[in-house]
Amino acid sequence: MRPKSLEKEEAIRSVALQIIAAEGLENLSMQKLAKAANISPRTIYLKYENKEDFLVKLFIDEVLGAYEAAVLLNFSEDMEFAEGVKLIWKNTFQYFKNNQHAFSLMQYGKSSPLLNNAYREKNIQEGQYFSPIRLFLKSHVRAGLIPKLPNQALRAMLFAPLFDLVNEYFEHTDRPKQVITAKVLTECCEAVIKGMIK
Amino acid sequence: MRPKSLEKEEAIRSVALQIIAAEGLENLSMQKLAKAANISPRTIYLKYENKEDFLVKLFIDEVLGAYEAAVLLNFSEDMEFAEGVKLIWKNTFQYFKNNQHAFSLMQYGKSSPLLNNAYREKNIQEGQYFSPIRLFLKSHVRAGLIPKLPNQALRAMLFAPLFDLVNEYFEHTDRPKQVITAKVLTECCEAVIKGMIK
DNA sequence: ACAAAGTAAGTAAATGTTCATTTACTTACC
DNA sequence: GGTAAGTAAATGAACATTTACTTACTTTGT
Repeated sequence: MRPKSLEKEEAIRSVALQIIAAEGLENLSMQKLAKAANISPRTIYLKYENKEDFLVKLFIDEVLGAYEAAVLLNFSEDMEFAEGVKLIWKNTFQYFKNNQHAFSLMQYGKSSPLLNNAYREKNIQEGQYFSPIRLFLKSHVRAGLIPKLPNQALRAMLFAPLFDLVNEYFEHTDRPKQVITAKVLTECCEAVIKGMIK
Repeated sequence: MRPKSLEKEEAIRSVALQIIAAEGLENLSMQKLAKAANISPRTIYLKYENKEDFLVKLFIDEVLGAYEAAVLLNFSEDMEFAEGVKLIWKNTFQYFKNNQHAFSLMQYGKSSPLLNNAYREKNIQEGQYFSPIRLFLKSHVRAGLIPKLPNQALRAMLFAPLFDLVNEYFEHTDRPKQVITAKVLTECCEAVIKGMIK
């Protein structure tokens, strides 16, 4: 029996992320993807049911899953508050810096209804998606260190600015001067922490 | 000479925003739009050069422009810091609460290369896009009230969480209980302000 | 009467997806 | 150790449909 080529699977996914980053999700077609990945269109359908199935799996596995793994590196839910937040900032920035294409599709997760639903379903089904962070926040709320707010509100406060900063970082990669420096990131992270602590 | 019908123009734009919000930008086609707006496809092309031209104008006029006008209502660049930030939060939330469809396309502005470029170009060309807010921030940096950070970083810190909260608000409109209440918004806004002030 | 606004029906090209077939590898026998 | 059968992987050409956009005509308001 002829074995499955992992390269092809890999190529499909990475080329798809490239196209999405360069031309947008709305300009990714299955035929264009196949041509760019040097495979037959049919091959994609051996691995995925249809375009929707492909996009959702790409988003969940390659973007959400990989990001979750990266962001939780060395993280523990019983870390000190400032320490934990700083680590998440550091991990997030480092990960996306090295995976710009994943970041592009991540952004689409907030726009596209398809991906948005996929995210919500994963969140509901698995229940424990990003659960270490949720528990981390919960325990610091209980301890009275940070205000009692809905989990999503806490996450918005702590991490939404970071995503905008990463976005801004990428907008400056092809310009003379990078404005999102390590110092800026540190200062921003500290401001966010200061704002949260009661 | 027969005058252009403003209703049709209006219908095209509002129906487009609806489709984008419901099915995503990647699922908006000119034919679908024409059918949904009860006009001939050709009519769209009487008003816009092509699809790209249409999308960019929709984004710039209907989303960015309208949002700018709404957010700057009663705003003045020489407001007190906390007062100014709170007003922007209030205006932003109010506007999007009443214009959910515009919010959807706004989110695409951060993903889609097409819209992203359009935004950047408008920002560069007009130079003074959202300029009252820029001047407002600049003056408070000068006064030493908030740290000297790049404009985009300041904006990320102050407003990125707000957009996530609006998004979260919409995710709860069809659920039993709204978690993003006025109280939550106020608390978040105050935390953001506290974090920024040196 | 005129000229622009608007339309229905069309175009070629591109879309998502499938068919019938070929390729490349494993395995079992001589 | 060579080889041929067996099998899943992979393919290129095709499918019906949809795409962005036009053509040729009708309607409308002055």
